[in-house]
Amino acid sequence: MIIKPKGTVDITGKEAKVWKYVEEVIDSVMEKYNYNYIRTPIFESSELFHRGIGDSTDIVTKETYDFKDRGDRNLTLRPEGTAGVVRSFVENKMYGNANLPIKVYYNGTMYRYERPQKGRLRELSQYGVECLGSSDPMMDAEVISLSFNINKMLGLDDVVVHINSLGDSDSRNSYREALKTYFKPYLDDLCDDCKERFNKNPLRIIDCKIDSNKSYFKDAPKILDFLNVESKEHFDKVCEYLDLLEVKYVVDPYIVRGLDYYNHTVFELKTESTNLALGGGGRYDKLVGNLDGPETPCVGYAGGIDRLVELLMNEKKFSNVRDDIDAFLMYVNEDEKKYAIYLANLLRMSGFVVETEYNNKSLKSQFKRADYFNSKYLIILNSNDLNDGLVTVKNNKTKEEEKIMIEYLIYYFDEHISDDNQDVDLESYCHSHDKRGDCNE
RNA sequence: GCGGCGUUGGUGAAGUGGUUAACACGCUGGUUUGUGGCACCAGUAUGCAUGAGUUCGAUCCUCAUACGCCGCCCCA
Repeated sequence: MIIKPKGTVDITGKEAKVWKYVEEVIDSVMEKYNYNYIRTPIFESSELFHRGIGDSTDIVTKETYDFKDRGDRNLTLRPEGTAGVVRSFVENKMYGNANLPIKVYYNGTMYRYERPQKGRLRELSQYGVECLGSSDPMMDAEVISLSFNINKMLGLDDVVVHINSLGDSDSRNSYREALKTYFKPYLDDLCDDCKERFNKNPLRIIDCKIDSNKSYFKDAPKILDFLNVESKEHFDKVCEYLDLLEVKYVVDPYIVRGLDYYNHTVFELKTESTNLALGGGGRYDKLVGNLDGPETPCVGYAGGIDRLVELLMNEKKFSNVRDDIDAFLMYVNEDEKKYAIYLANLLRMSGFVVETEYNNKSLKSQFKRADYFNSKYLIILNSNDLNDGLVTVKNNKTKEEEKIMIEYLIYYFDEHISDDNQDVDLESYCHSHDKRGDCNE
């Protein structure tokens, strides 16, 4: 038996329906914010990720899927979405567009060569947004509130945004030095990992799981105290706008991003009660320049879809996902079967969700099958009745059944089945939050 | 990349170095030859992740491999 590769999953059944629902919500919200859908290749030149992310990090050295194609080209399966979008921005010279910022969103699979655990796959799905061409804190705030609102629209109201600022590179360098100065006397007391971090990535020391509850950690310097005037202003503005947008957030000085191209705002979305990471993002004003484009201020977000689906399944929050059908057509002999084929098609083309029997099973098992699909109505075909132009329609809830004319079938269903294939309803959300009068605070 | 634990039908699972691998759900058929969900009866793993080894004999012990889960590193 052939089995799926390590760290991959099959999404089927109910889970697949929830998955589709999540994507519909994402599409719908993105549309309202006027973000354009973008598709970039799943594999790119290895150099894109090596240069974009930074050649020395673990990420590149051991966690990407690298391969050579038959033309001896070095390719890499994308480990994240941003680099491809930025490459496209530069390659297609979108920076020449007078209408900056460019606002795009994506949704697709990413590949990371990691040891799989729960919520940690080798093939994972992410959606994300990128805004290229605005340095205004308003842009940061919009991206944060957009990501927050998608989760809210999905029914996750346990979400809180953790936000921090890394400042510009000056602020960050002075902070890094301050951290090293502060921890130097304690170096012998730190765990082995932190001793390594001290040289490689001092910012990571402050969120170490082993050391962080040691007494001297409380007084370690905080990055927010090292922001220069411009950086501080930017951060304050972002927070001010977030208040206006009614985003639930906390300032969290322990959020750091490993990569050098991040600056100013960084943020993560987490569930408040269980502290599960839903996604994260931030401002990356250096990346376009690193990838041979003109210096372009950008901000983005990426969130995991696997995790969202898992949460919704666990919390049974998929009331919008349909799990029933309108009618099941039952038959026994060949003449009836022909009617079943004909009527199934007719009903389906009239907009109803219809199932029937394909293995010539007994009537008894057809009833079971109809229940399995939660069929609202059962249409029982009987040769004698068909000769008189009649079919039996049984309401599977009330168990009432009646014989109706075949010609009347469509009208019968039009009358009895309410159109509850509801679209994602942004309007009701907006009305319940109609507090525009409060915006002057 | 490092460490720990796990893997038994379609599913949840019990179990033992020695004949027929429990129990439950599901599924199939029947009681009931065209109106179901209930009930009762019957059927449903020659096999216990894969490969090798130890043994008279292995699902059980040993080793390796694959996959899963948990932790570390890392987290784009």
